[in-house]
Amino acid sequence: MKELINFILQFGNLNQQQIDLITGKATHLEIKKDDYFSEAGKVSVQVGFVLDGVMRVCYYDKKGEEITKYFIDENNLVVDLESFQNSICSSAYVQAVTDCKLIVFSKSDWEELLNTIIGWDTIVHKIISRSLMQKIERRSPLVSEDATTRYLSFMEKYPKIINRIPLSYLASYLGITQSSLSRIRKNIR
Amino acid sequence: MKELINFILQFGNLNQQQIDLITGKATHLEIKKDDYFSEAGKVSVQVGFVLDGVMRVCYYDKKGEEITKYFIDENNLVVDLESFQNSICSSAYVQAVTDCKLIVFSKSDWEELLNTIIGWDTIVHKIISRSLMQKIERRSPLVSEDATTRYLSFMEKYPKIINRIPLSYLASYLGITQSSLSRIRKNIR
DNA sequence: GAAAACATTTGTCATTTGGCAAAAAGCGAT
DNA sequence: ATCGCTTTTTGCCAAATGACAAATGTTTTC
Repeated sequence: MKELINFILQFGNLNQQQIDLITGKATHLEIKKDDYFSEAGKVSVQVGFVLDGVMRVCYYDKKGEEITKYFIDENNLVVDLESFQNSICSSAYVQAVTDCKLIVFSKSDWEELLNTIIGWDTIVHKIISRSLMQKIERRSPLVSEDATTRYLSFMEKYPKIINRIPLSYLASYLGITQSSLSRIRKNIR
Repeated sequence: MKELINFILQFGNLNQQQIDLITGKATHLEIKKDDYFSEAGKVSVQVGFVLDGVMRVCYYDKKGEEITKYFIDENNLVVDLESFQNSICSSAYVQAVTDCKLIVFSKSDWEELLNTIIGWDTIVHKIISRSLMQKIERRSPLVSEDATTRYLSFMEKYPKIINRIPLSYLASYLGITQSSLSRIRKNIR
Protein backbone atom coordinates (compact mmCIF):
# COMPACT_ATOMS: atom_id res chain seq x y z
CA MET A 1 0.00 0.00 0.00
CA LYS A 2 2.95 2.28 0.62
CA GLU A 3 3.63 2.33 -3.11
CA LEU A 4 0.20 3.76 -3.78
CA ILE A 5 0.54 6.45 -1.13
CA ASN A 6 3.95 7.49 -2.38
CA PHE A 7 2.59 7.61 -5.88
CA ILE A 8 -0.31 9.83 -4.86
CA LEU A 9 1.78 12.17 -2.74
CA GLN A 10 3.88 13.03 -5.78
CA PHE A 11 0.89 14.96 -7.04
CA GLY A 12 -0.19 16.85 -3.93
CA ASN A 13 -0.31 16.79 -0.15
CA LEU A 14 -2.73 14.89 2.01
CA ASN A 15 -2.88 14.57 5.78
CA GLN A 16 -2.88 11.24 7.58
CA GLN A 17 -6.63 11.26 8.00
CA GLN A 18 -7.16 11.69 4.29
CA ILE A 19 -4.67 8.97 3.50
CA ASP A 20 -6.53 6.65 5.84
CA LEU A 21 -9.77 7.39 4.05
CA ILE A 22 -8.19 6.39 0.79
CA THR A 23 -6.52 3.26 2.03
CA GLY A 24 -9.78 2.32 3.74
CA LYS A 25 -11.44 2.03 0.36
CA ALA A 26 -8.61 0.17 -1.30
CA THR A 27 -8.75 -3.56 -1.82
CA HIS A 28 -6.13 -5.94 -3.13
CA LEU A 29 -6.68 -7.88 -6.29
CA GLU A 30 -4.62 -10.55 -7.97
CA ILE A 31 -5.01 -11.25 -11.65
CA LYS A 32 -3.49 -14.28 -13.31
CA LYS A 33 -1.52 -13.96 -16.51
CA ASP A 34 -3.85 -13.66 -19.53
CA ASP A 35 -6.93 -12.83 -17.44
CA TYR A 36 -8.76 -9.59 -17.97
CA PHE A 37 -9.09 -6.61 -15.68
CA SER A 38 -11.79 -5.16 -17.93
CA GLU A 39 -13.26 -6.13 -21.25
CA ALA A 40 -14.56 -4.57 -24.44
CA GLY A 41 -18.33 -4.31 -24.44
CA LYS A 42 -18.54 -3.92 -20.69
CA VAL A 43 -18.58 -0.79 -18.59
CA SER A 44 -15.41 -0.32 -16.62
CA VAL A 45 -16.24 0.03 -12.91
CA GLN A 46 -12.92 0.05 -11.15
CA VAL A 47 -9.67 1.92 -10.96
CA GLY A 48 -6.54 -0.10 -10.43
CA PHE A 49 -3.00 0.61 -9.35
CA VAL A 50 -0.35 -1.87 -10.41
CA LEU A 51 1.76 -3.09 -7.50
CA ASP A 52 3.39 -5.91 -9.36
CA GLY A 53 3.28 -7.23 -12.91
CA VAL A 54 2.69 -5.92 -16.39
CA MET A 55 -0.66 -5.26 -17.98
CA ARG A 56 -1.68 -4.18 -21.44
CA VAL A 57 -4.58 -2.45 -23.13
CA CYS A 58 -5.54 -3.98 -26.44
CA TYR A 59 -8.30 -4.14 -29.00
CA TYR A 60 -9.10 -5.75 -32.34
CA ASP A 61 -9.10 -3.76 -35.55
CA LYS A 62 -11.39 -4.15 -38.56
CA LYS A 63 -9.37 -7.06 -39.90
CA GLY A 64 -9.50 -8.82 -36.57
CA GLU A 65 -5.86 -8.11 -35.87
CA GLU A 66 -5.03 -7.70 -32.23
CA ILE A 67 -3.51 -4.31 -31.45
CA THR A 68 -1.72 -3.56 -28.21
CA LYS A 69 -2.26 0.08 -27.38
CA TYR A 70 -0.07 0.29 -24.33
CA PHE A 71 1.68 -1.53 -21.57
CA ILE A 72 1.27 -0.61 -17.93
CA ASP A 73 3.76 -1.72 -15.32
CA GLU A 74 4.38 -1.15 -11.63
CA ASN A 75 3.30 2.03 -9.91
CA ASN A 76 0.87 3.18 -12.52
CA LEU A 77 -2.86 3.56 -12.59
CA VAL A 78 -4.81 1.26 -14.84
CA VAL A 79 -8.28 2.32 -15.88
CA ASP A 80 -10.28 2.62 -19.06
CA LEU A 81 -10.99 6.32 -18.62
CA GLU A 82 -13.54 6.78 -21.34
CA SER A 83 -15.60 3.88 -20.10
CA PHE A 84 -15.14 4.57 -16.39
CA GLN A 85 -15.90 8.27 -16.48
CA ASN A 86 -18.85 8.15 -18.83
CA SER A 87 -20.25 4.76 -17.87
CA ILE A 88 -20.20 3.62 -21.45
CA CYS A 89 -19.12 0.33 -22.94
CA SER A 90 -15.43 0.00 -23.34
CA SER A 91 -13.91 -0.76 -26.70
CA ALA A 92 -10.72 -2.25 -25.31
CA TYR A 93 -9.52 -5.09 -23.18
CA VAL A 94 -7.25 -4.61 -20.21
CA GLN A 95 -5.34 -7.80 -19.72
CA ALA A 96 -2.66 -9.12 -17.39
CA VAL A 97 0.48 -9.91 -19.37
CA THR A 98 2.08 -11.49 -16.31
CA ASP A 99 0.55 -12.45 -12.99
CA CYS A 100 -0.38 -9.13 -11.42
CA LYS A 101 -1.05 -7.66 -8.02
CA LEU A 102 -3.25 -4.60 -7.97
CA ILE A 103 -4.89 -2.25 -5.57
CA VAL A 104 -8.39 -1.45 -6.77
CA PHE A 105 -11.16 1.00 -5.99
CA SER A 106 -14.74 0.49 -6.98
CA LYS A 107 -16.33 3.29 -8.91
CA SER A 108 -18.68 4.17 -6.07
CA ASP A 109 -15.86 4.33 -3.53
CA TRP A 110 -13.77 6.35 -5.92
CA GLU A 111 -16.55 8.87 -6.34
CA GLU A 112 -17.14 9.01 -2.63
CA LEU A 113 -13.50 9.89 -2.10
CA LEU A 114 -13.83 12.65 -4.66
CA ASN A 115 -16.72 14.10 -2.69
CA THR A 116 -15.12 13.62 0.69
CA ILE A 117 -11.50 14.61 0.41
CA ILE A 118 -10.81 18.22 -0.35
CA GLY A 119 -8.14 18.51 -3.00
CA TRP A 120 -8.41 14.88 -4.03
CA ASP A 121 -10.04 15.83 -7.32
CA THR A 122 -7.11 18.07 -8.15
CA ILE A 123 -4.68 15.27 -7.43
CA VAL A 124 -6.67 12.85 -9.53
CA HIS A 125 -6.78 15.29 -12.43
CA LYS A 126 -3.02 15.73 -12.26
CA ILE A 127 -2.46 12.00 -12.22
CA ILE A 128 -4.77 11.48 -15.14
CA SER A 129 -3.45 14.24 -17.30
CA ARG A 130 0.13 13.18 -16.71
CA SER A 131 -0.81 9.66 -17.62
CA LEU A 132 -2.57 10.77 -20.80
CA MET A 133 0.37 12.91 -21.83
CA GLN A 134 2.70 9.98 -21.27
CA LYS A 135 0.56 7.79 -23.46
CA ILE A 136 0.76 10.30 -26.30
CA GLU A 137 4.48 10.77 -25.93
CA ARG A 138 4.99 7.03 -26.10
CA ARG A 139 2.67 6.22 -28.92
CA SER A 140 3.15 9.19 -31.19
CA PRO A 141 6.79 8.73 -32.17
CA LEU A 142 6.00 5.25 -33.43
CA VAL A 143 4.05 6.75 -36.31
CA SER A 144 7.08 8.31 -37.95
CA GLU A 145 9.84 5.87 -37.05
CA ASP A 146 10.83 2.80 -39.05
CA ALA A 147 10.44 -0.62 -37.48
CA THR A 148 14.03 -0.96 -36.28
CA THR A 149 13.98 2.43 -34.65
CA ARG A 150 10.70 1.62 -32.95
CA TYR A 151 12.20 -1.48 -31.44
CA LEU A 152 15.39 0.24 -30.33
CA SER A 153 13.48 3.13 -28.80
CA PHE A 154 11.30 0.72 -26.90
CA MET A 155 14.33 -1.16 -25.60
CA GLU A 156 15.88 2.08 -24.50
CA LYS A 157 12.83 3.50 -22.81
CA TYR A 158 11.38 0.38 -21.24
CA PRO A 159 14.25 -2.01 -20.58
CA LYS A 160 12.38 -3.29 -17.54
CA ILE A 161 9.38 -4.39 -19.53
CA ILE A 162 10.96 -5.95 -22.56
CA ASN A 163 11.92 -9.26 -20.96
CA ARG A 164 8.54 -9.71 -19.40
CA ILE A 165 6.27 -9.56 -22.42
CA PRO A 166 5.71 -11.97 -25.33
CA LEU A 167 7.22 -10.72 -28.56
CA SER A 168 3.88 -11.05 -30.27
CA TYR A 169 2.46 -8.39 -27.96
CA LEU A 170 5.45 -6.17 -28.53
CA ALA A 171 5.04 -6.52 -32.29
CA SER A 172 1.38 -5.62 -32.06
CA TYR A 173 2.35 -2.60 -29.97
CA LEU A 174 5.02 -1.47 -32.40
CA GLY A 175 2.72 -1.92 -35.36
CA ILE A 176 4.83 -4.54 -37.13
CA THR A 177 4.45 -8.25 -37.71
CA GLN A 178 5.94 -10.78 -35.40
CA SER A 179 8.28 -12.07 -38.07
CA SER A 180 9.54 -8.59 -38.87
CA LEU A 181 10.29 -8.08 -35.21
CA SER A 182 12.12 -11.37 -35.11
CA ARG A 183 14.25 -10.40 -38.11
CA ILE A 184 15.00 -7.01 -36.61
CA ARG A 185 16.17 -8.62 -33.41
CA LYS A 186 18.43 -10.91 -35.37
CA ASN A 187 20.00 -8.08 -37.31
CA ILE A 188 20.76 -6.06 -34.23
CA ARG A 189 22.78 -8.70 -32.43
CA MET B 1 -16.58 35.11 -28.71
CA LYS B 2 -19.83 33.19 -28.69
CA GLU B 3 -18.02 30.15 -30.05
CA LEU B 4 -15.73 30.11 -27.05
CA ILE B 5 -18.59 30.39 -24.57
CA ASN B 6 -20.54 27.63 -26.24
CA PHE B 7 -17.47 25.49 -26.23
CA ILE B 8 -16.92 26.04 -22.52
CA LEU B 9 -20.52 25.50 -21.54
CA GLN B 10 -20.39 22.00 -23.00
CA PHE B 11 -18.23 21.07 -20.04
CA GLY B 12 -20.11 22.69 -17.17
CA ASN B 13 -22.36 25.53 -16.15
CA LEU B 14 -21.35 29.10 -15.49
CA ASN B 15 -23.48 32.11 -14.64
CA GLN B 16 -23.37 35.32 -16.64
CA GLN B 17 -21.06 37.03 -14.19
CA GLN B 18 -18.55 34.23 -14.49
CA ILE B 19 -18.79 34.28 -18.25
CA ASP B 20 -18.12 37.99 -18.20
CA LEU B 21 -15.03 37.45 -16.09
CA ILE B 22 -13.73 35.02 -18.67
CA THR B 23 -14.52 37.11 -21.72
CA GLY B 24 -13.02 40.11 -19.94
CA LYS B 25 -9.63 38.39 -19.99
CA ALA B 26 -9.89 37.20 -23.56
CA THR B 27 -8.10 38.99 -26.37
CA HIS B 28 -8.22 38.42 -30.09
CA LEU B 29 -5.16 37.40 -32.01
CA GLU B 30 -4.58 36.92 -35.70
CA ILE B 31 -1.76 34.76 -36.93
CA LYS B 32 -0.67 34.71 -40.55
CA LYS B 33 -0.16 31.44 -42.37
CA ASP B 34 3.21 29.88 -41.48
CA ASP B 35 3.74 32.08 -38.43
CA TYR B 36 4.18 30.52 -35.01
CA PHE B 37 1.90 30.65 -32.02
CA SER B 38 4.62 29.15 -29.86
CA GLU B 39 8.06 27.78 -30.53
CA ALA B 40 10.39 25.03 -29.40
CA GLY B 41 12.91 26.25 -26.87
CA LYS B 42 10.58 28.87 -25.46
CA VAL B 43 8.16 28.67 -22.59
CA SER B 44 4.57 28.69 -23.69
CA VAL B 45 2.70 31.51 -21.95
CA GLN B 46 -0.70 31.58 -23.54
CA VAL B 47 -3.75 29.47 -24.13
CA GLY B 48 -5.51 29.87 -27.45
CA PHE B 49 -8.89 28.97 -28.83
CA VAL B 50 -9.18 28.64 -32.60
CA LEU B 51 -12.01 30.71 -34.05
CA ASP B 52 -10.94 30.35 -37.62
CA GLY B 53 -8.18 28.51 -39.46
CA VAL B 54 -6.07 25.42 -39.03
CA MET B 55 -2.99 25.11 -36.88
CA ARG B 56 -0.54 22.30 -36.33
CA VAL B 57 1.90 21.13 -33.70
CA CYS B 58 5.19 19.93 -35.09
CA TYR B 59 8.75 19.12 -34.16
CA TYR B 60 11.97 17.87 -35.72
CA ASP B 61 13.25 14.37 -35.11
CA LYS B 62 16.86 13.21 -34.78
CA LYS B 63 17.37 13.16 -38.51
CA GLY B 64 16.01 16.66 -38.85
CA GLU B 65 12.79 15.45 -40.42
CA GLU B 66 9.79 17.59 -39.67
CA ILE B 67 7.02 15.67 -37.91
CA THR B 68 3.48 16.99 -37.63
CA LYS B 69 2.04 15.73 -34.37
CA TYR B 70 -1.46 17.04 -34.80
CA PHE B 71 -3.73 19.48 -36.50
CA ILE B 72 -6.07 21.79 -34.62
CA ASP B 73 -9.01 23.42 -36.31
CA GLU B 74 -11.95 25.60 -35.31
CA ASN B 75 -13.43 25.44 -31.85
CA ASN B 76 -10.54 23.76 -30.18
CA LEU B 77 -8.05 24.84 -27.59
CA VAL B 78 -4.47 25.21 -28.65
CA VAL B 79 -1.79 25.11 -25.99
CA ASP B 80 1.47 23.34 -25.36
CA LEU B 81 0.34 21.84 -22.07
CA GLU B 82 3.62 20.48 -20.86
CA SER B 83 5.34 23.79 -21.40
CA PHE B 84 2.46 25.96 -20.20
CA GLN B 85 1.70 24.07 -17.02
CA ASN B 86 5.24 23.48 -15.88
CA SER B 87 6.85 26.62 -17.25
CA ILE B 88 9.45 24.61 -19.06
CA CYS B 89 10.83 25.01 -22.55
CA SER B 90 8.65 23.55 -25.20
CA SER B 91 9.96 20.95 -27.59
CA ALA B 92 7.45 21.67 -30.30
CA TYR B 93 6.30 24.41 -32.60
CA VAL B 94 2.71 25.51 -32.87
CA GLN B 95 2.24 26.97 -36.29
CA ALA B 96 -0.59 28.45 -38.32
CA VAL B 97 -1.25 26.30 -41.37
CA THR B 98 -3.68 28.88 -42.74
CA ASP B 99 -4.35 32.43 -41.63
CA CYS B 100 -5.89 32.02 -38.20
CA LYS B 101 -8.07 33.95 -35.80
CA LEU B 102 -7.68 33.04 -32.16
CA ILE B 103 -8.91 34.07 -28.78
CA VAL B 104 -6.03 34.01 -26.34
CA PHE B 105 -5.50 34.19 -22.59
CA SER B 106 -2.21 35.06 -21.00
CA LYS B 107 -0.93 32.62 -18.47
CA SER B 108 -1.39 35.08 -15.60
CA ASP B 109 -4.97 35.84 -16.57
CA TRP B 110 -5.67 32.15 -16.99
CA GLU B 111 -4.39 31.43 -13.52
CA GLU B 112 -6.35 34.32 -12.08
CA LEU B 113 -9.53 32.87 -13.56
CA LEU B 114 -8.69 29.52 -11.98
CA ASN B 115 -8.45 31.22 -8.60
CA THR B 116 -11.50 33.41 -9.06
CA ILE B 117 -14.19 31.29 -10.66
CA ILE B 118 -15.49 28.43 -8.62
CA GLY B 119 -15.79 25.32 -10.74
CA TRP B 120 -13.63 26.74 -13.52
CA ASP B 121 -10.81 24.38 -12.66
CA THR B 122 -13.13 21.41 -13.05
CA ILE B 123 -14.24 22.63 -16.45
CA VAL B 124 -10.67 23.19 -17.55
CA HIS B 125 -9.69 19.74 -16.41
CA LYS B 126 -12.53 18.24 -18.39
CA ILE B 127 -11.60 20.17 -21.49
CA ILE B 128 -7.98 19.17 -21.21
CA SER B 129 -8.56 15.53 -20.54
CA ARG B 130 -11.02 15.25 -23.40
CA SER B 131 -8.54 16.92 -25.67
CA LEU B 132 -5.75 14.59 -24.58
CA MET B 133 -7.92 11.55 -25.11
CA GLN B 134 -8.81 12.76 -28.58
CA LYS B 135 -5.16 13.19 -29.44
CA ILE B 136 -4.44 9.60 -28.45
CA GLU B 137 -7.42 8.24 -30.33
CA ARG B 138 -6.31 10.07 -33.45
CA ARG B 139 -2.65 9.30 -33.34
CA SER B 140 -2.65 5.76 -32.04
CA PRO B 141 -4.39 3.95 -34.89
CA LEU B 142 -1.79 5.29 -37.31
CA VAL B 143 0.81 3.02 -35.75
CA SER B 144 -0.83 -0.17 -36.90
CA GLU B 145 -2.40 0.89 -40.20
CA ASP B 146 -0.71 0.81 -43.59
CA ALA B 147 -0.20 4.04 -45.49
CA THR B 148 -3.31 3.81 -47.64
CA THR B 149 -5.53 3.09 -44.67
CA ARG B 150 -4.02 6.01 -42.79
CA TYR B 151 -4.88 8.34 -45.61
CA LEU B 152 -8.40 7.00 -46.02
CA SER B 153 -9.07 7.18 -42.30
CA PHE B 154 -7.88 10.75 -42.24
CA MET B 155 -10.10 11.67 -45.16
CA GLU B 156 -13.04 10.07 -43.45
CA LYS B 157 -12.51 11.62 -40.05
CA TYR B 158 -11.36 15.09 -41.07
CA PRO B 159 -12.87 15.89 -44.44
CA LYS B 160 -13.01 19.55 -43.43
CA ILE B 161 -9.30 19.80 -42.88
CA ILE B 162 -7.96 17.89 -45.81
CA ASN B 163 -8.40 20.59 -48.42
CA ARG B 164 -6.85 23.24 -46.28
CA ILE B 165 -3.47 21.75 -45.53
CA PRO B 166 -0.41 21.18 -47.71
CA LEU B 167 0.11 17.54 -48.56
CA SER B 168 3.61 17.70 -47.17
CA TYR B 169 2.19 18.41 -43.73
CA LEU B 170 -0.33 15.63 -44.10
CA ALA B 171 2.42 13.21 -45.10
CA SER B 172 4.48 14.20 -42.07
CA TYR B 173 1.41 13.67 -39.91
CA LEU B 174 0.67 10.24 -41.36
CA GLY B 175 4.28 9.16 -41.04
CA ILE B 176 4.86 8.59 -44.75
CA THR B 177 6.82 10.42 -47.42
CA GLN B 178 5.27 13.00 -49.63
CA SER B 179 5.79 10.90 -52.71
CA SER B 180 4.17 7.88 -51.12
CA LEU B 181 1.18 10.02 -50.27
CA SER B 182 1.04 11.28 -53.81
CA ARG B 183 1.10 7.74 -55.20
CA ILE B 184 -1.59 6.65 -52.76
CA ARG B 185 -3.81 9.50 -53.87
CA LYS B 186 -3.30 8.53 -57.47
CA ASN B 187 -4.24 4.92 -56.85
CA ILE B 188 -7.41 5.80 -55.02
CA ARG B 189 -8.96 7.92 -57.74
C1' DG C 1 10.21 -37.29 -19.58
C1' DA C 2 7.12 -37.46 -23.62
C1' DA C 3 3.46 -35.26 -25.82
C1' DA C 4 1.04 -31.33 -26.69
C1' DA C 5 0.56 -26.50 -26.87
C1' DC C 6 2.55 -22.29 -27.54
C1' DA C 7 6.25 -18.92 -28.90
C1' DT C 8 9.81 -17.60 -31.85
C1' DT C 9 12.63 -17.85 -35.85
C1' DT C 10 13.47 -18.63 -40.64
C1' DG C 11 12.63 -19.10 -45.70
C1' DT C 12 10.52 -17.59 -49.88
C1' DC C 13 8.31 -14.39 -52.48
C1' DA C 14 5.09 -10.44 -53.33
C1' DT C 15 4.01 -5.87 -52.11
C1' DT C 16 4.74 -1.56 -50.07
C1' DT C 17 7.40 2.20 -49.07
C1' DG C 18 11.57 5.13 -49.24
C1' DG C 19 15.28 7.90 -51.57
C1' DC C 20 16.44 10.73 -55.04
C1' DA C 21 15.94 13.51 -59.02
C1' DA C 22 13.33 15.38 -62.65
C1' DA C 23 9.03 16.85 -64.58
C1' DA C 24 4.64 18.88 -64.21
C1' DA C 25 1.27 21.66 -62.10
C1' DG C 26 -0.24 25.50 -59.35
C1' DC C 27 0.22 30.22 -57.68
C1' DG C 28 1.44 34.98 -56.94
C1' DA C 29 3.62 39.18 -58.42
C1' DT C 30 4.61 42.06 -62.05
C1' DA D 1 0.69 36.28 -70.23
C1' DT D 2 5.22 35.46 -68.19
C1' DC D 3 8.67 34.71 -64.80
C1' DG D 4 9.99 32.77 -60.53
C1' DC D 5 8.80 30.16 -56.73
C1' DT D 6 6.60 26.47 -54.30
C1' DT D 7 3.90 22.30 -54.28
C1' DT D 8 2.76 18.01 -56.15
C1' DT D 9 3.39 14.21 -59.18
C1' DT D 10 6.28 10.73 -61.58
C1' DG D 11 9.92 7.49 -62.70
C1' DC D 12 13.39 4.51 -61.33
C1' DC D 13 15.47 1.50 -58.35
C1' DA D 14 16.73 -0.22 -53.68
C1' DA D 15 15.34 -1.42 -49.17
C1' DA D 16 11.92 -2.60 -45.79
C1' DT D 17 8.01 -4.98 -44.53
C1' DG D 18 4.12 -8.20 -45.04
C1' DA D 19 1.99 -12.82 -45.95
C1' DC D 20 2.20 -17.46 -45.42
C1' DA D 21 4.15 -21.78 -44.27
C1' DA D 22 7.49 -24.58 -42.17
C1' DA D 23 11.01 -25.35 -38.77
C1' DT D 24 12.91 -24.74 -34.43
C1' DG D 25 12.76 -23.69 -29.59
C1' DT D 26 10.31 -23.31 -25.09
C1' DT D 27 6.89 -24.20 -21.68
C1' DT D 28 3.18 -26.72 -19.76
C1' DT D 29 0.64 -30.75 -18.74
C1' DC D 30 -0.08 -35.26 -17.69
